[in-house]
Amino acid sequence: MEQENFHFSDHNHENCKSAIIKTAEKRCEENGVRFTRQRRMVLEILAESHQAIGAYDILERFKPNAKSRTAPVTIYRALDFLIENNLAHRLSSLNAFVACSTTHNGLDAQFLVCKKCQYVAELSTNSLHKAIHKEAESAEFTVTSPMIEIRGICSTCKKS
Amino acid sequence: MEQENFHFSDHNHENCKSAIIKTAEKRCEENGVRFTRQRRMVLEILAESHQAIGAYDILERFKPNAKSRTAPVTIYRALDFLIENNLAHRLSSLNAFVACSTTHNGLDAQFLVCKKCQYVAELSTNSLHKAIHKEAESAEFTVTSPMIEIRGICSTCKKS
DNA sequence: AATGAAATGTTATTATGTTACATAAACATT
DNA sequence: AATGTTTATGTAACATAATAACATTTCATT
Repeated sequence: MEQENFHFSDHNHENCKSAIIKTAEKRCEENGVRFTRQRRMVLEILAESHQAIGAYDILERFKPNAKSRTAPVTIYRALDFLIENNLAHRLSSLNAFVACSTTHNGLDAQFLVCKKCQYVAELSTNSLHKAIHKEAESAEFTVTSPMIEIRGICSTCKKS
Repeated sequence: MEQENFHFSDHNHENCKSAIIKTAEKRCEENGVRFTRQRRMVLEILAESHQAIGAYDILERFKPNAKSRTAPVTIYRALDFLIENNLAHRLSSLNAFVACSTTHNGLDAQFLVCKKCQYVAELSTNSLHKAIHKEAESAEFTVTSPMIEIRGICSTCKKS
């Protein structure tokens, strides 16, 4: 079992996990895409925690429950699917992935990434969204996918 | 010769290049660190353009002027040095590097990255800096190194 | 010249991600 | 149910990015 770090005292992660899966089922239904066994398994692995996890680590956790031998490309394909459907995000600064845990309502995602515990808090704030688009606009730049990964130390790690 | 794309009509890149090297000489002097032949060569390669360039591409351009055979680690060591001394930046979203082309004055760096031409505009704006730190603060998060890479299409590419 | 610290050389290895092509499962149409 | 089509998965090899470990050289200072 990896490091546990529940940063919100009121955070019931079991609920959180099942909410992520339910959202996925619903969105796939709506979008007319298939939430297959493998895609579900990868999302479940991601949803186990709010820590970023690398593709090869996902692979290791995937193998025990796989029906046959599994290659990296299987994981990457599932991740591509999840990311396309906004069910997961890639953190470039870590070469790692997290389940999407917020609704974005058309706003960009932003991440607070703790260097110590790898905990990832997902934000989607209007103020940052606006600031980014305003700056881009004044450079006549058309934003498609901002990558906002704010690295630092979370409050829990700071205390210890 | 790689794709040229001078986005500023008033941008004399020869001046820009030599300014980058001059800044590096000065800063290394001040910091009491050595601006060696290899470090200079790597920075010169980066300063050739405002496009992001990968370590192995740098290596290819490095080899012709190298005194002996050169391995990847040589490039990475030079890059580490340049980044530590704020003379270059790593763009995580591209696994690539650019010469630092602005003064930051204590503000975080932000990048506008064109997906089409790989052109990188380096910003260091107060408004984005503030927005980031404000959001982090309200999550009791201590920022150390924000990674702000705004991907999209630059004005030049949009026209074409 | 002798010393110690920083920089570089050399080789191998690890980590991350993709290509190409074969097979199979799901879906729609007859 | 049989057929063809699309979508998903299996399999193996490959490509790209980055680091580890240890030997050697360079440089500034004694």
